[in-house]
Amino acid sequence: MNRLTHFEDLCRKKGLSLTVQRRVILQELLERGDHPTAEEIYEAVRERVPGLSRTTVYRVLDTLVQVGAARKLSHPDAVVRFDPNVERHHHLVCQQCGSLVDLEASAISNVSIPNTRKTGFTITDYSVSFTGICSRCRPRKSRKE
Amino acid sequence: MNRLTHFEDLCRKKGLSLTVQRRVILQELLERGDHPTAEEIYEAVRERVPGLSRTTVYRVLDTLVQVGAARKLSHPDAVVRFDPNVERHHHLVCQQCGSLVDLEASAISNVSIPNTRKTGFTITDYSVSFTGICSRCRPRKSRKE
DNA sequence: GAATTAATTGCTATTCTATATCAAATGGTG
DNA sequence: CACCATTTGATATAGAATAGCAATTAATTC
Repeated sequence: MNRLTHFEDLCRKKGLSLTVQRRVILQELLERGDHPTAEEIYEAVRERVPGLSRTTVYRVLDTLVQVGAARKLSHPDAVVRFDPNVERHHHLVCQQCGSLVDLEASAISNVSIPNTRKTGFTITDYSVSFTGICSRCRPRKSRKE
Repeated sequence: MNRLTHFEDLCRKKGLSLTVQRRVILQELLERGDHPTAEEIYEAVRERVPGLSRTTVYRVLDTLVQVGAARKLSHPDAVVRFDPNVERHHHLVCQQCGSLVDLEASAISNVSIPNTRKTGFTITDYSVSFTGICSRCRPRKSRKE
């Protein structure tokens, strides 16, 4: 089923209003392949929703996370990024420029779940962050430079 | 070799001054077992260094990351956290309260490195973030509550 | 150990990210 | 279409981080 439709069902179930803003912001998040900040979403969506306020974007994105339609990303930056992919998957993070791209879970074999009985921590999922250098940041090998 | 001494050697090699601030801030970071923000470091260290400024704490922490004496943490929050552990290790992150604790690399078996030749991304390391609920956030089972 | 020079710090102002508050607007429901 | 709860937008504000520049400090040379 369509992600947007699924979200609308979720909202009805939870008694959340189906506002234009929520629909448009989720749609934008689903359409792009990256992991935008609230500000980036705001810039991308503001012309489609007259009078849209930044505050609403922040709030809607939080709502999306709450209902499980998106996730906050872990990234060594001082800005929250959002990821519409809520399935298990992993990331390639460039140490140089901070760019972040997805890696399907199938790209690696399953990770062994550690025993955390002693600490009382209940593990429900995991995500691997592979660090390194992306193609754009890597010094070119070509002799003609 | 002592981490602090090693850092001092690194500074000499790179032509960086061995300032009181750099030494004290690194020492504080090494002594505590958590993953503090710049602000937390500032609060902890300010009485030991008269007239210390926040700006310096931010700058020194960045320097520590640059020379490889610390790392910026990936955490789904809007604040940068610093980790003095630069060896491969993993994290338990509580979805509820955001608390983050270390997990030695030996706690899990090696993760298979995916083939990223097509994308041109060169992987140098990885870190697994296990998400779930920490003991403090998990609803108690005890009937007496 | 004093003088010189380059790096670093502290101060102030400022930018950027995010949240609080509350009246106005909108969505859901009968 | 009228009602009520929810959500939004505007404004103000908090909090995190950086920029610019003068004053200070560390390293170097004599």
